[in-house]
Amino acid sequence: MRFWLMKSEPNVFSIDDLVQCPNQTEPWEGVRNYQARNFMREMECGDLAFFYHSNCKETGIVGVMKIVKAAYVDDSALDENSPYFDSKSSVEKPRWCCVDVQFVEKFKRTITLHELKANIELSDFQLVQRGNRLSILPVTDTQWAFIKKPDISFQIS
DNA sequence: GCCAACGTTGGC
DNA sequence: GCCAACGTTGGC
Repeated sequence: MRFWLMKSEPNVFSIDDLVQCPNQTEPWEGVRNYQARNFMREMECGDLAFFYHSNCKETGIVGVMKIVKAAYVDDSALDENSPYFDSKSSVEKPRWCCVDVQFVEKFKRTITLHELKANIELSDFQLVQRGNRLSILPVTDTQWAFIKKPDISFQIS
């Protein structure tokens, strides 16, 4: 099993929105970046992912979700009325994919980007590296375990 | 809203 | 295949 981090702007789709979904499950649509897409293709059922809120007041990790369906065609790329429509994609040659994610837990508080950056243990974490814009990225076992430690809040330097 | 950093596009 | 122009991301 592998670990991931997936970003979403909470004003578009937040962890609370995921909780409201039927079965607390939702297709992770709209990824339009090849690197991020390729990571989605590597995902397997049962993989876990941090839910990250980006582009908002308190950016950071807000909870955990589970991959419950491996990569399949993202139909929103083929839907002219979708904000994620991509004219370069087609039924014959679909360019984009999505996975289904299911809510697992919401943290009592946000683990902020600031404190993730403050921990030397996470200096290799892609998220905290300069200029990183990837909306989906892998998390190592070590990084996952570290972030999930209940006392991370006391490790701010 | 600004802007640095990065990705994509398209002319050549 | 290069690279300038443009678009997007996302922290601040």
